[in-house]
Amino acid sequence: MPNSFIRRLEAFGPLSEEDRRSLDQVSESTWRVSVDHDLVREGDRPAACQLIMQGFAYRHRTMQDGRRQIMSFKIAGDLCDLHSVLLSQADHSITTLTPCTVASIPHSMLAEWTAERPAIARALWLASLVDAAISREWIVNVGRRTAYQRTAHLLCEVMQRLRSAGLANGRAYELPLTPMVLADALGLTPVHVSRTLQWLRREELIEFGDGILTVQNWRGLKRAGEFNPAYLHQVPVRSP
Amino acid sequence: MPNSFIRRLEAFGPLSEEDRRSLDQVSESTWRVSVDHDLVREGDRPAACQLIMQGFAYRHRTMQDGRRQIMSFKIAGDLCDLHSVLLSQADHSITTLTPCTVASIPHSMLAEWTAERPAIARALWLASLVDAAISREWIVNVGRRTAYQRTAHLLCEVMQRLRSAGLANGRAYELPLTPMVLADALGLTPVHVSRTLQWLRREELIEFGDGILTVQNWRGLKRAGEFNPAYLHQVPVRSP
DNA sequence: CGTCTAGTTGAGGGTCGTCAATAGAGGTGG
DNA sequence: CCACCTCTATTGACGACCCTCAACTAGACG
Repeated sequence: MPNSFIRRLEAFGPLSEEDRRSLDQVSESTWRVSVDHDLVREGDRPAACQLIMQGFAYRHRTMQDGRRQIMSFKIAGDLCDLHSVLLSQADHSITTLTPCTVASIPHSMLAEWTAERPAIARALWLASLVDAAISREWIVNVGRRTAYQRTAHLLCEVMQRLRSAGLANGRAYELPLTPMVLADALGLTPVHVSRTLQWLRREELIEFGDGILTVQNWRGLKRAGEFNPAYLHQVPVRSP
Repeated sequence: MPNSFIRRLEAFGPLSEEDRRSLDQVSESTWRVSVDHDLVREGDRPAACQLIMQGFAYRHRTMQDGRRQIMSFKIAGDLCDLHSVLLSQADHSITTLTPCTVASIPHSMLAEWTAERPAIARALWLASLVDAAISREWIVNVGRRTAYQRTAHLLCEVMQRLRSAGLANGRAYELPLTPMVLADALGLTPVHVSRTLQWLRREELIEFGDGILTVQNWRGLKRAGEFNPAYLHQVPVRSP
């Protein structure tokens, strides 16, 4: 199974054979973590960045009263917290959504890459810029779209990211998003997410259950979410 | 008048005299722009980054039906769109909120700094990481806080940033935020923002009008907004 | 088989949006 | 100088969207 990190970074520009070998070091120190495991906890001062090789995770913060907001989803190939290299204290937590294969990349190795491997540095920088662009898009999503639009938009985004990462090809694919998790990502309640999903099902845009999402009408789903993938800054990908 | 850009970057770490001289080049090519001027327009492919030397601007996107979401406010010393160095196409617009003094920094100069001036590169990187942290905080703000909390939180954030940039010292300072602008930043309507501001006034937390914000009760405002400045990753600043 | 958690659905309520009216500031022209 | 226009802030009335509470169901697990 190929290194999903390398594949991700290569999407941002060509890497030399030596670059790839250097990146492949990370696959030597991976381990499995179970679901609901905190990779980073708010307040931590980690000495390494966490890389998702396989599985899903999410970045989130919990408030005093227990309400929670998810700020992003992380999929295979995503470096979770590159910012920890310079920002000493984590201002949020990162938790696994499924069992994951994770690699821990010491800050020293990232420093070495940024100093001596410009192609890698560039790709890492680009990845973090896309990350920031996604955050901005979420502000728009939560701030200005209805529950129906919001939900459709999020599903479009995740689907698009999975496809361009080579993790989804057809119309049906594994997506471990429950109404509870979606609610925390969309700024809604699980109850209302459930209703909204029913609506999307009634309109025959999606089938969704047991962690399997089937998009029945991609164009319709995009329209429902006013989804414009420009902010993902990817090379164009065929629609299924 | 000192270069607000240099002062901002120095907050992230010491710069050599030569670094400062190099940065000060930007002050040679500044110009004034009027209020409501687009520094960047969605879809642009700029060859330079825009730096706010003086004044206020905001990053935003307008949707088909005209609804608008502001994603961040930019104050003196902020580099608006560092990401344009690598992301060719702008996925949002940046517009002045007041008349501004702006410097245009060619991508080539940024490339030079990142290649040859590690202290500057580090400071720029840090600035962009704080920027991303603010975006994430806005997701939480819009997603999980009530109008009252949201408004208080935003005022706290802007006040804190202005203070740590040395742009506000006392309790009263210039802040050109109208209910309309606040609404677009908070995911609310101007009508409801107006109501919410009245509430904050009634509680004697703030006085606000004609572009002047006076914080009467900083502690109370922080409590109202559940404001925890950790995400700004600044060295601690005295409260007034 | 009982318990627990999560998904779903319904009923009712609250926050915030929409619509409308008023007032005030700023600009323009007679 | 004042009429006139425009734009925005504010306030009230009403309505919609989404939340809360509750009940029911289904699946996981001991």
